[in-house]
Amino acid sequence: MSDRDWLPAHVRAAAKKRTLKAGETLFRLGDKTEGFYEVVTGRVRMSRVDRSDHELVLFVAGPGETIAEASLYAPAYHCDAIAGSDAQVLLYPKRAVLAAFARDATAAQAFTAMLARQVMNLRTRIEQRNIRSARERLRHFLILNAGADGRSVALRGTLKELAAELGLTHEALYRTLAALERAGEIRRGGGRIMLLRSRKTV
Amino acid sequence: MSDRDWLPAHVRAAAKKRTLKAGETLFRLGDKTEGFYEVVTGRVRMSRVDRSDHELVLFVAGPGETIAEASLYAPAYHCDAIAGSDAQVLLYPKRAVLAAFARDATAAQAFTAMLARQVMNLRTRIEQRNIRSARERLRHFLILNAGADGRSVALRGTLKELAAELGLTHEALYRTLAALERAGEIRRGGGRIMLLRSRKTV
DNA sequence: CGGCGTTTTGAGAGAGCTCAACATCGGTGG
DNA sequence: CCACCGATGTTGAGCTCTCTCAAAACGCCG
Repeated sequence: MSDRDWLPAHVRAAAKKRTLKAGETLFRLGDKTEGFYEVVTGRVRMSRVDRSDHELVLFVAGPGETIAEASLYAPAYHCDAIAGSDAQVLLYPKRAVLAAFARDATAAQAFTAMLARQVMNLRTRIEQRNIRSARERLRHFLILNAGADGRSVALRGTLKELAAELGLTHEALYRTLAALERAGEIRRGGGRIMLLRSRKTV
Repeated sequence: MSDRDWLPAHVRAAAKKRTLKAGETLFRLGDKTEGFYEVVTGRVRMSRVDRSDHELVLFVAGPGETIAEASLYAPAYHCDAIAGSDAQVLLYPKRAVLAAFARDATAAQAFTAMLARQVMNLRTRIEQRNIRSARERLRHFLILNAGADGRSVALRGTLKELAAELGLTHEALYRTLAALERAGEIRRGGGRIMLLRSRKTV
């Protein structure tokens, strides 16, 4: 989900690092846009506050994710960004980025292509969230993330993190994994999940 | 979610209409990319088929939604697209679109900006799906979609459609609406939902 | 060896889903 | 104008599944 190979090196070099304490504000709704950010460490949440002072979380960004890409084309930010933990972020200055895109059509196209891919991925993820059953949701994830051979999935982090990504509690994920393994559908080991046979071997 | 004002008129004019019967294939994984599509009527689902012939739905597009934007920058489609019902779609030919972008930087930028907005919206939607409680999810939707005044939401379709958009069964939505209305939190009428007071009037 | 976080399993409760019946509304045709 | 019909809207009852709270085994690192 986080391929940032789409930014020309000289733009990446123009990025400014910023360090945030937990709870610190990165920008607020209405602030003039400086550019978009990439989260390096920690977490930053985008949110809006309704008239009754309730915070409405729009998105929580973790390491490797970018936020406020749309700010490149807007004069002001459309929501608040607040560090959920101590965090480091990179600011890609609007001016530098847009200038690079104007000069280098390939760079602009790479950026657009990246966004198009993201749209795809996000839509897929929403579809996944529509699946209620933990088992089916996990299957959806496994098949979608199986390596080229379609037979095994490499786990990038802990199972707890995977549970969060899937929108399940870690207990539910453990149980479902155990059930699938008992059913002979998968096998686990060495940070990987091997897909054995599927249920309908038609 | 469906603002297509980002395509220059002459590109929109170049679109080719295509009519599909339910179950008909629009394109298949590996097909050479012709361009991206917009669904006019009916529904088209993007899906992939795993080795056991199970269809894995990635995304279901309805009227006004576009699919396969990423195909502009890829030589072949990455999944299948199949009409879920009788449907009409518009094909925006890759060649014409890319040519327009090359000629007209503003058009290209508008497209990119649109994608960036979509990424935002989709992320917000995923965040919404993380909310388990039907009541909280509905509140999230209402506050987010309240008009400029922040006091009422215009319903675009039927409540059943809204339920689907929220990822709830229509029964659950009806009940939740009734409960919120009973609690004096909202009022319904004339295709609108009025937000009254919020629970914590601090 | 002693913590600390992940992984695992258990028991119970709550919330939404499923199935079902019924009301309501708009359009259609007699 | 009214009866009929299909789709939307509404409410009820029971069930399933995940979440929550709890406790314990495991693995890693100082």
